[in-house]
Amino acid sequence: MAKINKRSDCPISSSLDVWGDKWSLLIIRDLMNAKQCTYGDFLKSPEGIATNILASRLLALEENGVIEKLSHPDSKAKVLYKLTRKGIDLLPVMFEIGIWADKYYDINKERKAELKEVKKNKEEYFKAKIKELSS
Amino acid sequence: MAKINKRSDCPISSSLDVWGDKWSLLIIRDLMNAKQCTYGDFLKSPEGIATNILASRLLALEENGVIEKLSHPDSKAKVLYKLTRKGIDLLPVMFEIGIWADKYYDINKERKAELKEVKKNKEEYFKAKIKELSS
DNA sequence: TAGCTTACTTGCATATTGCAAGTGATTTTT
DNA sequence: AAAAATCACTTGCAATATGCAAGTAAGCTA
Repeated sequence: MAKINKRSDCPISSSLDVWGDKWSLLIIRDLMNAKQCTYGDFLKSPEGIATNILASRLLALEENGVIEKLSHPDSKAKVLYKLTRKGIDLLPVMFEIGIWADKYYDINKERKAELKEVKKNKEEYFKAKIKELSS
Repeated sequence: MAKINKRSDCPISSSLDVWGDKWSLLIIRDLMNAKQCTYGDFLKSPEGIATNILASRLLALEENGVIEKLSHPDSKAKVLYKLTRKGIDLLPVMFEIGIWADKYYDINKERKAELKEVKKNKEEYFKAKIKELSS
């Protein structure tokens, strides 16, 4: 776990070394949608991540400074995960992925509508979303 | 091979189903840099993809309509790969990944300089690059 | 205090990756 | 024209990662 084996000094390669697998961006997506998630919240996502995989990805993302753990205000048994600024900064990446997928695949109506909205005033939306996710 | 097992109708998930692994975006990167690559060209990239993995990724990307095979004008022994329009449309995704990596990692000087240039006039750059890659 | 929830861990079968060594078609060299 | 090199892969196999099911310990709930 936690390999910081940078394969090269290429930006794409460096990024993939951190979140280039089938699950990490889905965790990040969940955190962009919900701001904070518990372990159980991630398990509920429709793609159905296996619990051991989830644990290993959360650890890796945390070690790479993309997410952080917080104690839950209501219960010691719960843990909250949220994006760091580094994670929040993946917002434009996620948005462009959304645009691409929207062009070539059938995606759910809510996301489609959201993308349409964001396109209208991208910078404004990002600013507001960053603020929301930062607090 | 060629699983079109969409895990959900989420745009992020749908995209990851196509290119969400440690190698696919590097192939796409090479094609954005060089426009056309032979099998051997991909093998020369600094990350060192294994030849069997390369073959399986090229096939998957082709089956998913992201790249296409062309016959080489000079030789029957050679094969050229290039991006389809669908692949070219990943340009903004690649750019935003670059921006993110540039902020958080040490990346090579050439890419850093290129990113800086692109930022100055993104739309113009994309337009020109799309034209270049399409021809 | 018994039982449930929460965040994981463990064990194991299966799938994917990575490495090294082919293979056959073409192309170049001698 | 024959031999050697190049090209795009394929194959075999060991190492690693994934996926599934079951388990565990701490904390909360009735």
